[in-house]
Amino acid sequence: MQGARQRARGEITEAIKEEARRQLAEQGASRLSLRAVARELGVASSALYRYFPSRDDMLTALITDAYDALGGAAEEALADAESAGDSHLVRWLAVCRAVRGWSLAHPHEYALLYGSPVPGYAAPSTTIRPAARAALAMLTVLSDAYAVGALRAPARAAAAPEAVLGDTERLVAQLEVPLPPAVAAEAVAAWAQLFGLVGFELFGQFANVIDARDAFFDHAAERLADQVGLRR
Amino acid sequence: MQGARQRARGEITEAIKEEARRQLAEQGASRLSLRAVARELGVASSALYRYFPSRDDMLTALITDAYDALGGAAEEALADAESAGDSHLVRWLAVCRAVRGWSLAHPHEYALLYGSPVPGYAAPSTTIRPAARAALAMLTVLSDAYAVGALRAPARAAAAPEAVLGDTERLVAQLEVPLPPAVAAEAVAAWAQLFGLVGFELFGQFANVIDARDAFFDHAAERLADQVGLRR
DNA sequence: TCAATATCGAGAGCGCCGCTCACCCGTCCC
DNA sequence: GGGACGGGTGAGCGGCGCTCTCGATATTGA
Repeated sequence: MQGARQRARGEITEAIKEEARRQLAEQGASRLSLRAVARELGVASSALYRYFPSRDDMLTALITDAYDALGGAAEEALADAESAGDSHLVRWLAVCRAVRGWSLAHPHEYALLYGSPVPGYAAPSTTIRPAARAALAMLTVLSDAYAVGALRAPARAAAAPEAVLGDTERLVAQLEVPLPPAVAAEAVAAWAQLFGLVGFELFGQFANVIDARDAFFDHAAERLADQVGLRR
Repeated sequence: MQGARQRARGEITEAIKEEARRQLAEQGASRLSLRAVARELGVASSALYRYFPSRDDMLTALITDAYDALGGAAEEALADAESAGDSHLVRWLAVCRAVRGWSLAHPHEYALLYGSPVPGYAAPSTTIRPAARAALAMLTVLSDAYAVGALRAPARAAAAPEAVLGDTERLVAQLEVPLPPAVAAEAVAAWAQLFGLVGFELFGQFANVIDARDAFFDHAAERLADQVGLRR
């Protein structure tokens, strides 16, 4: 049986990622060095290449895990709010807060996910699904609200243009989230805008501008909820 | 007179920045190397240290310039819209489009400004003023609209909490922009959210989600205008 | 005018980095 | 039992940021 070998390989891979994650959290992606990871693991640097073809691939593995952690935090917050019987608005706020909370707790991971794309330009396809989890949590809140009539559809005049609705129609079909395309369009915008708020706070753009960070974020998240049509 | 030396020094500094900017635009900040700049300039790498104490300081110089370029683009768009007699809503859209346009045209510079903070964590104080220019253009639109009564003040119930209003009151005083703190709070949020939209588009988060990028952005910018109280 | 001084570029070198390669050894499979 | 193979080692390549010494040149002041 080759199970032993594969199990060992999996464990070592995990140990490498763990140490890499530690260094990433401490000093950021730019200072994460494969050699330092190997040194800390008491192993020759060349040995790591048996597990990751390059430093970028190691980073990609960390990216996937980070997306999963963020998505997990969002999903957990949603599940808690659901089981607590919170309103859809409160669920929305809970998911937003979870995204911000995870990001503040893991700034370097956040930077890895939503900061400058480090290697090339296109994210590897393996990161797509994990990356969607947080967004999906937001959409879930909305579709649940929509199902029970707790969602105000955008006025006809305020709806997104046709071309956009085509995109979001395809999107809701792909994700199997029952939601009118016009609402989905607002949701996508809110999704991007949420990360704008978080990113600005995290990367220091709010220095000397906003001190009451928590209150400011909560208020902005409420405005986002309003924008996507969640009734107050 | 020491003028000749100083002039030469200024010209060389500019040449270094120009070459660095070229490499930044081509390959991004992470691949910008001081040695490559020196090589391209036909000079020993150690010579550059007479002009910039470190690679990070060179990057900081580029950051300042990039903020100025972005701010200039925003201001120019605003000035054009003003002289064309456009409505305040259209001016707002013009500034938003200018920010997006510049960013799409200079992705690596954008990443340098709003992506992961590369070196430490705090931006040098010399970058603060240039960084504010684009934001100031947005605030200017709003204060002009407010002065002529073209701004809908947020409803009392929808206003930001007290702590936030304290921050934004200080902000409008510092920037000398005559604007109610409640409006300024929405403006700051819109500012961050605008860069969320731009950043997501630029960093590939919209891949397989939104194809009609222009239409989507315009629509989102209109919704932002609505959020800050600009009358349709 | 001439010596003291300041400025600047060159080049060697240090310790990192990512990555490759030849080599070796233990384990598994036939 | 022997060969293939996975996985570890260590040397080494080229590149990086950065430092230091040294000589050349320009500026300055007596």
